[in-house]
Amino acid sequence: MTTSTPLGWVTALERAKGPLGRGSTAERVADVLRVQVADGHIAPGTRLSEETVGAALGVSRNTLREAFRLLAHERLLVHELNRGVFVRTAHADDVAELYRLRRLVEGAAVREVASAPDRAIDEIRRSVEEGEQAAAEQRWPDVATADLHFHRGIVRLAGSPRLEAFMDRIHAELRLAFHTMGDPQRFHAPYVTRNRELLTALQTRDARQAEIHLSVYLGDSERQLLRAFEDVPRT
Amino acid sequence: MTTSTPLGWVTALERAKGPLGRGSTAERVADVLRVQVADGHIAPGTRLSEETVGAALGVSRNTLREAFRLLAHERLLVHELNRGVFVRTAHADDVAELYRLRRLVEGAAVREVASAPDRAIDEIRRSVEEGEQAAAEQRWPDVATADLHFHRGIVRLAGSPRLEAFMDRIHAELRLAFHTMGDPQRFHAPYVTRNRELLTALQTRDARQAEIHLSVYLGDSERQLLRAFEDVPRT
DNA sequence: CTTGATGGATCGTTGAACAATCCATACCGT
DNA sequence: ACGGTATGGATTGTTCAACGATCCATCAAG
Repeated sequence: MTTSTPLGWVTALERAKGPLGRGSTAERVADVLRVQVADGHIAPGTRLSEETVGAALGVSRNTLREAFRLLAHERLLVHELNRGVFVRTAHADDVAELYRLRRLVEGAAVREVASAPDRAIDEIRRSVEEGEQAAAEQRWPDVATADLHFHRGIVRLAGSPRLEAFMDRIHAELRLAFHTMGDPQRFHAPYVTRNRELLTALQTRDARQAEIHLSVYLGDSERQLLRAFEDVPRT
Repeated sequence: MTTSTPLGWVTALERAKGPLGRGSTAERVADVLRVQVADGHIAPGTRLSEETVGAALGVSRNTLREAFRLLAHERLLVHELNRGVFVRTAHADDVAELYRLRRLVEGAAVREVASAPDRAIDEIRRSVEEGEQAAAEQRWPDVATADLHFHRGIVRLAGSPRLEAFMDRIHAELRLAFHTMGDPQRFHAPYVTRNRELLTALQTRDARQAEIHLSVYLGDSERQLLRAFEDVPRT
């Protein structure tokens, strides 16, 4: 046994134990449903029957309902009394608000770049490279998730785990909006180079320039998505 | 029957039915627990036994667990696997983050005052008067809630219900931190006049001035709370 | 003082049960 | 044909009882 680092290996254990003694069944069920919904494998508007899903995942109705409560609170699912839970379908109003929110929060986060640690910017750089790599190999789903990581990195500049968790949910809801529109994922390809530009602004701690890039990015992205909503004006 | 306003009474019904045919039992349970906890009637750190609370509210354990999941997701309760749920106890770290968050979000919201409707500012004015009235009559708990309404009004300037809901939870969590410190509620009294100052800045759409007032307010409030944490350095 | 064993209390999860609600269908009178 | 209404099946809302798993305080032993 290496008794070398009296404090080192203990904290290492603490870090490792995270993924180990994971959560309750309800939380694990919520986890798998969350990715299925966020990845668009379950179409928006789909009703999730307690019996069907419960049987599919091998859990009881009660446990499943706890998981549903979680996801409904995250706004990925919509809970209608006595009718069941549905995968949320976004509307044009939602898109407008989601982007207003992103402008406000991500804009404010970018402004904090001056007081952000280098590590945070490194993380953003990594997500940019991740996206460039994926784009070069035309792995577009990966481009989309890299874009997600990029914006999570931006939010992280604010240094608030709570805000991070909140914006994760906002970004997830936005993904839902894309899926509602049958999102051709190479949609996100053009933004790879933009992210690189924003990154260089951040690396030089030029908050002003970064904010401009971000504003343009969000404006274009919103326009693009809203145009899709005009073409397919679902209820 | 007044058939007078052909559209009015219909929408009036819609509004009225809201508080009427309310949500599921789990949601109603969550509602009552939420106010009990947020008002500090259940001390931070208290364990909420499923059996005890279930009996007290006359609901089954399963339904109660759904409610717990809701409140845990709102961070009012902490869910520890196989140990139960507890009223959250705030730590100094939390306080620091909560204020960083408020500076970021409320600051950004204040900057939006230019594009905010008059109605939004009226609402803020009302909360200020509400606080002044309560302070004059030394109803300090009401002063505290008026202060809460004030800041909710500020957040509302951003025009995003999602952000509003999020910040409501943040403010609730902060209240928890105050309660953790045995909050003498007249704590909030000095801020009544500050809110008035901030309001006049908003009324003249002077975002710059308003942001300064807000920044000072939050700085002082944070210092005050953190000082309390030094005196009572609980685990 | 640490280690290990014991037992009780509480949580986690399940399955069954029943009432309440919704929804599609069929029925009815005009 | 059409609007309103009954009917019945399917699904949700909620409760209850049960059992294994886990935690925790206690106590005994080293």
